[in-house]
Amino acid sequence: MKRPTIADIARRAGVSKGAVSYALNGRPGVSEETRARIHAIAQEIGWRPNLAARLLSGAGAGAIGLVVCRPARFLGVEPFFMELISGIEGELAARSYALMLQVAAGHEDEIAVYRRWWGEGRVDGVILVDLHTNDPRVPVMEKLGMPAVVIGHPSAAGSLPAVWSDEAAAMREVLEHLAALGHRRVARVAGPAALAHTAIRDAAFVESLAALGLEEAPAAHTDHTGEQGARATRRLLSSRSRPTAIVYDNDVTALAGLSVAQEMGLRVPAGLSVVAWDDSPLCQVVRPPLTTTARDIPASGARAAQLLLRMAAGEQVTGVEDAAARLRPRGSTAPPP
Amino acid sequence: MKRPTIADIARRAGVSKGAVSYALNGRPGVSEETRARIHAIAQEIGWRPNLAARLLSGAGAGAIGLVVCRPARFLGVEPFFMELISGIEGELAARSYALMLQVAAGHEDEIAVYRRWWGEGRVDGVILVDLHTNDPRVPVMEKLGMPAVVIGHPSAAGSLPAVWSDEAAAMREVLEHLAALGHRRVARVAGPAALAHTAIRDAAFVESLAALGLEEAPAAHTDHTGEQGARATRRLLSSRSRPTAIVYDNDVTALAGLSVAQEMGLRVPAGLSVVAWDDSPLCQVVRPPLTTTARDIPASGARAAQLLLRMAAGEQVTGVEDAAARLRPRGSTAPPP
DNA sequence: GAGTTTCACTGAACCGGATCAGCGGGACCG
DNA sequence: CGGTCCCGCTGATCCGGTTCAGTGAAACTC
Repeated sequence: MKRPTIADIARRAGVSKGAVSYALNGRPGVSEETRARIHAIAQEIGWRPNLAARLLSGAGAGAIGLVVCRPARFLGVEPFFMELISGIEGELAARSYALMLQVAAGHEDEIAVYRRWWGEGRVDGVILVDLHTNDPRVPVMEKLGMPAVVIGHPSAAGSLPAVWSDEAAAMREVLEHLAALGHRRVARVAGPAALAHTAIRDAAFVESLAALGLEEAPAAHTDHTGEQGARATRRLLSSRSRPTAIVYDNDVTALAGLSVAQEMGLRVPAGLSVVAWDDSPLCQVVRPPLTTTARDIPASGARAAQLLLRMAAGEQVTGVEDAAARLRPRGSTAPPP
Repeated sequence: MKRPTIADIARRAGVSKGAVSYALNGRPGVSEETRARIHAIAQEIGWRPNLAARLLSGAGAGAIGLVVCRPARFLGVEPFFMELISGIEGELAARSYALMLQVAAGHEDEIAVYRRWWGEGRVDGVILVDLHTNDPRVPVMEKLGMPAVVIGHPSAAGSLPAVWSDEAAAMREVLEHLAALGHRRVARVAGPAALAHTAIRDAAFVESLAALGLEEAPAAHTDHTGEQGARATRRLLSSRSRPTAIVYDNDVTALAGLSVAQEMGLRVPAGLSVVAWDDSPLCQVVRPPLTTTARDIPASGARAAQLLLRMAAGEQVTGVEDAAARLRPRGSTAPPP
């Protein structure tokens, strides 16, 4: 029942613990013959290195952490995280690294989790997501000297390496698409204003409107939930200067907006064009299928994990820019009425 | 930069390592005065117990594991996991336990992960989800002696404790609702036939149809994705004996089905009633909002985590039955045309 | 053939806590 | 006033790996 240790292997093989350690770690100092014998015995008795012992002797934790800081209720609908996680996992699994996941209620809790993980030696580093402008997590990571990679624009990442894509370019592409269709009055239903990427898209939206000669329009900020997406859409569509197209910041709000429009008797895309953000199967499942921007989220996750592992290994790393999201035109955009 | 150890505290306090250990763990053997002094020093220099050292001295890993075995692409849309995870987390966070997450490609990979985790002492136990009938994971857990809790019906859980809800009752309630509305021809778009809960719902579906005097109908099995949901729906709606209501096994297939129906010119609920399974924000966002069964998934996760922790502590535990899912009637069900 | 190098391996220290036997000293008892 | 008990603490050992200095023997060198 007790788990076998290298001492058991050493006894069986008639050698010392040290020799077993060398043999199993592929280091020089043992003959090929002995090495093979030790490997055979290890295999036979089902030996696995005890993580704690290895850790104690200075090895890394063999795990990285991800803290998700959103209300649970909303988490579920957001495909982003699961896609990100599956991308991260792909990179980790190959090296037998593990992923620690924790859901936190706010930035303070999140920081407390990092401190604990780091203090206990439970993780070798963490991936930060959903950065705010002036995010308090960044200086904490820098001060702790804890390896961390940011998924998001470098402008919010301080000295931490970032994995990002050009959101401004994607926004420009969306508006060019709408302008080409003939839209002049385009509205935007955005995510939380505090998020760094919301601010970036806000700016790009305003800038691109101007560049394309479209009417000025403010962004309506939401918490990314269907309810607020619906409410914002209702307000926009009831206003005097009703937009002919709305650009949403995620798929859930876009879906909610689509429903509201249809409920108000507006046909999509004939009466209103809708653009979602970050393609997900949801966008293809509804009628009409939603025009969205699409990018490879798992790839970003994989890249971030890769950087983090190199960083944890002591390497000096710099951020990388992923391909920008591309517009994926579907049935929800058409010329204005 | 180096993390402080109890030896550092001992030196500062002018006592031995042993005394510090006693003091910090609230065990007798030190005076209250010394204890307070040691605590103050620990606080001051930011000491945290090193996980590895504690582990090596026989303590638990302070973590539990969850392996998710579904294709990544689909994972994202399924709110189930994130809800489950947030429930588990709630229970863990209070005790400073951590959650290890891994995405696996199949049962063999999944079992390999369990073996590794257990062999390395990385987790104190695991939660199993998506049980198949005759699931290979169950005997492995039993043989390893690894604490494990199943989320699903006990009939598939072998000797492992299960957290389950009465799916048959929920199915009955759904069909009673449809029968009461006047439906006689009800179809079912199910999940993968290999899943234990699919089989249970299949049986309950057939049984309840008979009990209510509705027409016999087979279940169309899918892989839970929108595509297959759409295809199954299209086939059903094109058949000679077109059903007046369809019961889906999850929200994504229901959503896809809804779109297909609308595309084929069928009004929902006037021309076709649609029932989804496991309520999620998605169901409320679309038009019409979907009638679904709803249950408290985070609560199940929390309960499973609770059981697992007790089990890992050596307690003998038995499974618990959660409240059955309740029907939540919304706009997608109405009397048949 | 003596000296040097290389090889294969041993023994012990080490990581950071937990735990236990033991010890000095004060309090209490008879 | 001597004996016993308990409190508060020390010092050592243990957990299971890693690592390093050292060792004995064989191989090589001149």
